[in-house]
Amino acid sequence: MRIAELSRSTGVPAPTIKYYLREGLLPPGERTSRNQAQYDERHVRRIKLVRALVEVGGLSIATARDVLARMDAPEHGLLTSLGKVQFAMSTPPSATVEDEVWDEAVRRVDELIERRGWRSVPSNPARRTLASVLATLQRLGQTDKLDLLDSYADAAERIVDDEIEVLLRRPDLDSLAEGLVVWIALGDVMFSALRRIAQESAATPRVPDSNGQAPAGAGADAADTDADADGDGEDPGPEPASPAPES
Amino acid sequence: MRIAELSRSTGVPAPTIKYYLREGLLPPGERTSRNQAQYDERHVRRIKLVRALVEVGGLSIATARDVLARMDAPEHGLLTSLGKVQFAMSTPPSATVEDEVWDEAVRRVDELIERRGWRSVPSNPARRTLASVLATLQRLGQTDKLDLLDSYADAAERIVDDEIEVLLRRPDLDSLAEGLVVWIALGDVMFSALRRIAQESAATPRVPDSNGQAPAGAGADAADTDADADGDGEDPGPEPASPAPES
DNA sequence: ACCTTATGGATAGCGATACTGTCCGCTATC
DNA sequence: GATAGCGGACAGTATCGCTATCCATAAGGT
Repeated sequence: MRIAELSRSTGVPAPTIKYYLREGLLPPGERTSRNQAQYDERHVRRIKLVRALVEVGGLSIATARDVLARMDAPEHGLLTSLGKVQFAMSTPPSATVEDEVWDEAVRRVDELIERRGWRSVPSNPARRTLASVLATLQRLGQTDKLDLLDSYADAAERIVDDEIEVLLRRPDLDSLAEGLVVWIALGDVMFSALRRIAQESAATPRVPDSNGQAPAGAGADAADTDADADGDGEDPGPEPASPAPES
Repeated sequence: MRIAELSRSTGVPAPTIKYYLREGLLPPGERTSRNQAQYDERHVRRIKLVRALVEVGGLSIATARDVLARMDAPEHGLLTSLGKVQFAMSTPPSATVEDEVWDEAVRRVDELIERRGWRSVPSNPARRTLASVLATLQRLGQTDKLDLLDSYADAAERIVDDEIEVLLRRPDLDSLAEGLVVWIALGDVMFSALRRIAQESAATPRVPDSNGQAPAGAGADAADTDADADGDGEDPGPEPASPAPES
């Protein structure tokens, strides 16, 4: 298999595949001569994985490279690699103002982790991320939202239990590593989408199905989201998609 | 208040504030003469909000502009605006291969929504996002992960109930709109961080605290994540655990 | 054997994003 | 009246994720 077929069977343009090779996201093919190489099914699979991480999971090329490098290293135990992959995946807040609010946020995170008996090393970037969210909420005066921390933590705990269970159903360890990567990356997106739908549902007033039309808690239409990216964005949608029931 | 003080009290460089003004993220100040304008506390607040959405929430400038425009329009009811904001916030997958796998994913999403009795309009971009995640899982052969859908949906439902409850505790409606925006944007980040910490905890083997050192389910350290972005990423981190906090 | 097409590798360019820097005429303030 | 700062316009910069071009070489049909 050469690059053209690789492109055909993945739908990814050949120049992009070359780019992935350059960037180390894709191992080089087996060279059969000075300027010829053989690729196989593993390359096809890898390209699909890269696209999933980048397009669906929203990872940057550099992050995807790191994550895949970690995945490829088989040295460490099954669950240990979760940490490695996670660390490579997270993009911690670049710079944080180290003031009093920040310190309190960090303290709050530490307390939460201890309160729940979670085993977590202090260097886990997610802890910094969480602290920066808490600090931001504090600085915006949205302190009431902090009450939700434990509610979220409950949900996270429950979800993770199920995740681990499903993950361990895998017999072979290679596919476990890949499953892990896919899962960490896509799980966030999946949950966030579900949460949004659940939010819409909760915000939409109940109607005792006497009315055929949708209750429409959401007034804009899907096309609008893209369309506004170019224009001036001054006019927030004159579209009459599904006018508000209560306005 | 003029631009310099606006910059001082928010920590955002003056040229960036000018940029935000140009892009319509920030309403223009009240002009007192041909080239002089007055800003006030509302501008300070808005700039902080913009930074929260962009830096912590990860929104693009264009998306933040749309979201804020929606927030500013007070025409629609409290909960209706949730939909508007949500729609503006989501970046649906650009292009999707409309094949058999895709159709099945869409069907699965529809079924889920019906099964749970969720009230959701079909144009909600989160539905497309969710479908694309499911389709991707299918195409990668990670079909076992689809079992988690309901587990996630349960968690999402529970979380949203609590969110709504906290949101409605607000007496005034203006701060509700802002709270909504902050919350939709930061909630994802916050939950994802919590999930990562919970994952680390679940993956870290229990030790009956006979040992002083951390069990370390995660082998890399925080600094490594940035550092690897430039180099080859072959060597997963020989650095010691807690590097000096940069100034 | 010949000739068209494709390949791998290197390097340069492109379009979008989020700023950043510079300039300029004007204004506020000392 | 000097001078520092202002608002506004516009050009420039850095990064990201490709995309395009070029080249010597190799594959494959005739």
